Amino acid sequence: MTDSSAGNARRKPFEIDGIITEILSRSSQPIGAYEIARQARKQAHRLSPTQVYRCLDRLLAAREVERIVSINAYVTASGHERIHLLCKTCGEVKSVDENIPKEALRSVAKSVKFQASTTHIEVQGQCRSCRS
Amino acid sequence: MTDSSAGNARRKPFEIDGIITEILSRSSQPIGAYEIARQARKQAHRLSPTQVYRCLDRLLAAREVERIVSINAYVTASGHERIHLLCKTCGEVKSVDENIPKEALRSVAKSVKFQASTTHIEVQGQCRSCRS
DNA sequence: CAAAGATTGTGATGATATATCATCTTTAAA
DNA sequence: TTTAAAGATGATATATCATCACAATCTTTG
Repeated sequence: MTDSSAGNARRKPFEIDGIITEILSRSSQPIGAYEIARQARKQAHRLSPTQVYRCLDRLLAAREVERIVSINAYVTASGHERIHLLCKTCGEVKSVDENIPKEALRSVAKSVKFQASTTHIEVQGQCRSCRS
Repeated sequence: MTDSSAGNARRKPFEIDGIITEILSRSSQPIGAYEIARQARKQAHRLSPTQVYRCLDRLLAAREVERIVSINAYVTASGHERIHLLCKTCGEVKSVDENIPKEALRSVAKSVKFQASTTHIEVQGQCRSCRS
């Protein structure tokens, strides 16, 4: 009865989440939603943009994924919001977890009675290797 | 000499810059590039996306305009990069010029020998009025 | 004037994100 | 068990954001 082989091969709830987190964790750099779909396709998982974004929304809410807003790309996260340094020359992104700027930012939000839920701290410039 | 579209009303150099800065300064909130084009259209200025983006690039480089990366929108600037607080409830954006988080961020960049050119500090959450 | 270079205008295209609708599964109530 | 409601899924279409390519026009300069 619950054979599930009737009509479309439908996935279990949240099965896609695992597929996407795996793709993201294998990537050393942030990747876009459509690139995620392409990577999934290589593993024989056809995902529409809607499916990818729905999943990303869940993962973002759970802080398992972080969005690099200045380049519309996504990386794995681990609860903490990091500071992202994006090199315009080589394209590499270095993410660090530094408390002082975040604390200062929290303090600023508090001073204007703004309740923060998500923060984005991103820096564009040139990395160490590309400078020399 | 291929085409015969010789009736183009051509603008003076950088005339569009003024049109766009005026539109942005009249708007109390960040607006997107296509919305800028629509506003310009109301003033009898037909601007293509290319024209708007070209102009925005110049204004961004001159720091006369700032880009809110998390919502792909633009606001007038005044040299300094500000911290943007975006209310998810009412959509209002409050921009503040606070030095402490920016200094802390500069220090982080320096510690990893990263030369920063542009920074984006954005906070999403709920503003004071929407909280109460 | 003529060449060179910058700026503009336009259409096409690429890239990112959402809307909509139909189907299926789970859950819980009747 | 039957049924209805809620939530998750799959697929197509569309909206939104951004860039590219190329020709036409203007400005500068020799």
